[in-house]
Amino acid sequence: MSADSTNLFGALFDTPPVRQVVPVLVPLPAPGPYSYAVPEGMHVEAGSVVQVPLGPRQVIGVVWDGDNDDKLDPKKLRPITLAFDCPPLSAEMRRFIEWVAGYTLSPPGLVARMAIRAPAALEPEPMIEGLRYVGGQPERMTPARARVLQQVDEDLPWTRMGLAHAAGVSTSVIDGLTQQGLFETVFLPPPPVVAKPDPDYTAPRIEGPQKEAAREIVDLVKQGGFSSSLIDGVTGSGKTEVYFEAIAETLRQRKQVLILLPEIALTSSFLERFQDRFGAKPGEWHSDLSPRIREKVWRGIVTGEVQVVAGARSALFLPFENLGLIIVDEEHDPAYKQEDRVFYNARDMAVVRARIGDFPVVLVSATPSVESQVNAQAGRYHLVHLPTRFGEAALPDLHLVDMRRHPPERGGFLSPVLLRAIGKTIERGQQSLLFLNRRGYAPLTLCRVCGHRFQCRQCSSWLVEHRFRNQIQCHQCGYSEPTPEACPECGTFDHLVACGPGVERIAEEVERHFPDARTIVMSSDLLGGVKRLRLELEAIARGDADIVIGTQLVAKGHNFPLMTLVGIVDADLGLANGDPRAAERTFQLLNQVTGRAGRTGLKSHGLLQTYQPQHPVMQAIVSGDPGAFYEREITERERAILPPFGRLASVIVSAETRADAEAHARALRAAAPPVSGISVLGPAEAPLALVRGRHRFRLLVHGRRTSEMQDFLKKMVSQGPKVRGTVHVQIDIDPQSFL
DNA sequence: AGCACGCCGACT
DNA sequence: GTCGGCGTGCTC
Repeated sequence: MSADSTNLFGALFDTPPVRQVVPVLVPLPAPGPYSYAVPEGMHVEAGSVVQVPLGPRQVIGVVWDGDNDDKLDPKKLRPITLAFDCPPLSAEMRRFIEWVAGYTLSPPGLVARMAIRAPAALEPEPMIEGLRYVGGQPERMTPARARVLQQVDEDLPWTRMGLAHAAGVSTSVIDGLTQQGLFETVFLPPPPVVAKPDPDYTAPRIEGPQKEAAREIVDLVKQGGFSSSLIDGVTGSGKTEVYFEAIAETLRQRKQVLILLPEIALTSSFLERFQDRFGAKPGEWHSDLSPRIREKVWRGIVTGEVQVVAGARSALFLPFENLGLIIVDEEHDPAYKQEDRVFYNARDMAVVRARIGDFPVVLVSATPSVESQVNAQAGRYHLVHLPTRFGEAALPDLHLVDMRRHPPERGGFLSPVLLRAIGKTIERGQQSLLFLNRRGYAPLTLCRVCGHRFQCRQCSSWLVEHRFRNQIQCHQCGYSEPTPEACPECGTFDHLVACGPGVERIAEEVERHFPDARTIVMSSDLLGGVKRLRLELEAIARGDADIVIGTQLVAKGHNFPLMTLVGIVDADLGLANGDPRAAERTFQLLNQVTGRAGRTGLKSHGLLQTYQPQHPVMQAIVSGDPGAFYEREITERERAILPPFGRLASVIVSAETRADAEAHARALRAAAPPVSGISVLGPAEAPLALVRGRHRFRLLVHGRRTSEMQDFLKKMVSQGPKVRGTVHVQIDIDPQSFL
């Protein structure tokens, strides 16, 4: 029954009107919605976005479905302050929020909050004032007035400023003409944030195997309804062009499209690529959008005016008016995982959203995650394989360098094989990239006399020497101090010894061997920040360097046309760091780095220095076949995350000490839960939490049956053992339970 | 999540 | 004697 009929009823029979009571999800970690009274004359329905009093403040909430808590006296309920003039969240959106809350064991109010994150956008944007020429001539013609009249016609309205600018006059000329009745004021809808993309702006740029792939995906879009696909194709195989065709088809159906990207991939180059194909940029959604733009984009999405959104993971919770397709590009990227407040993996939740909304979802990667690979193999995801690079781009020839057979000289880290290859590349006038995912000079510094190791006083990890800036730094929490000349333990001078390589040390070695080569070190802590970084990248692309030595950041984006040699200094690095995904991550990272070479057709090579040439990851990389990695013998730890064998949940315990985390783990084991294993990972494995100055230890919980696991974890969160700190739960499994 | 209330250390 | 640390509890 609507509010109006209730009131009418009350008026007719002269009884006090029944106060309507509705449940409202408020942004609190409460288990369910709170009840509020609806003031007379206000209309709300399930999904309405409202402002309600909560304690001393006003918050934004969403009117929810279901019954109210009837233990509360309706007379004592506080009234809704305001119903925003924006479309209510759809039933689908509400179902999605409920599902995510249940699955991630998060309070629904906090999940709902992610959907209405642009509070100022909740009121419609004000119309802008325009001037329309109604005809006639001014009392006295002047040159300035003539210029204005030359610009206008009777159909198209102008803004006051815009017209003044176009006519080259000041606004007072316009005001004068308006006063004489030559213009009338009209109200114009605010201009859209982005232009409408046109599916037929340019022809599809697909050829060869891409055509078949695009047809498969487009057919799924045409067919309508839910489907989930995985496009698996090497770097440069044209994955983007293929999914652009699915986007074009969805646009023709007048439905909205969401392209999820890891934040780092949301670059202008992606947006331009999109614009080249569709004639307009997509709407953007990421964390450092200005509030003004954020508002406009949000409103455009809610009204359906913005048809394509390219966004980071948070874009998944935007209340689209008519969403018809989700693309998850770089689906393996760990940035899709939010480990804060609501713990979720946007890639998995995208599949859920598509299932609930009954439309297709397409995951895309050159190095699919283990889960997606398994889902594709099991037939749950439709697999689209793009095996080769197309056009002039050729994949580099990859070889392993067995470091036991080709050891580097004493004190060095580059094998003779790699050094020779660098030399030849320089002779050809081409560039080499040496990749080592380690900043600084050396990962560990110790005193040769007393064995003292430099340790961070805040978080117990080793301090890393940075010779270029003469500092020792903690790479976990950012702590730094000047490099001491004497050992702080025994006072001996000049006896500090560096252990292991960092990029700075490799640079030193390279300069020793190639004193005349132009060498650049690229690392995220480079002095000069983003600006200098961009300049250096451009310089490299121009050919102003012979050897580039870089950490992870050289793996992303950017094309270097002259780069024909990639040397991986330590391919084994990262294979044994305690993370159950170590092998997978290494495979993905090294694939990305070697993919940097050969992008413009020059014959190129990759050399991977390794002590474990027989390792499945190494074999998979050189054979260029991810299958070699995925189909290998699976380790016990990995088995737990593979859907057919079991499930994994990672439980984050924030505790000051390892002892607290271990106490928690003990209590969990004692509770005889439906889990097969619990292990404690130290703060080094949870660097994100450490940055915020708090030691967070992570418990990995392995188990099998989802519902039982869910119940167990739910219980653990609500009445778990008492330890210092908070317990968060992240179910880190694939979302197959609803497929 | 915010925000208030409330109980123990270093200062005007 | 106060200011202020953050531990605990509450919000329809």
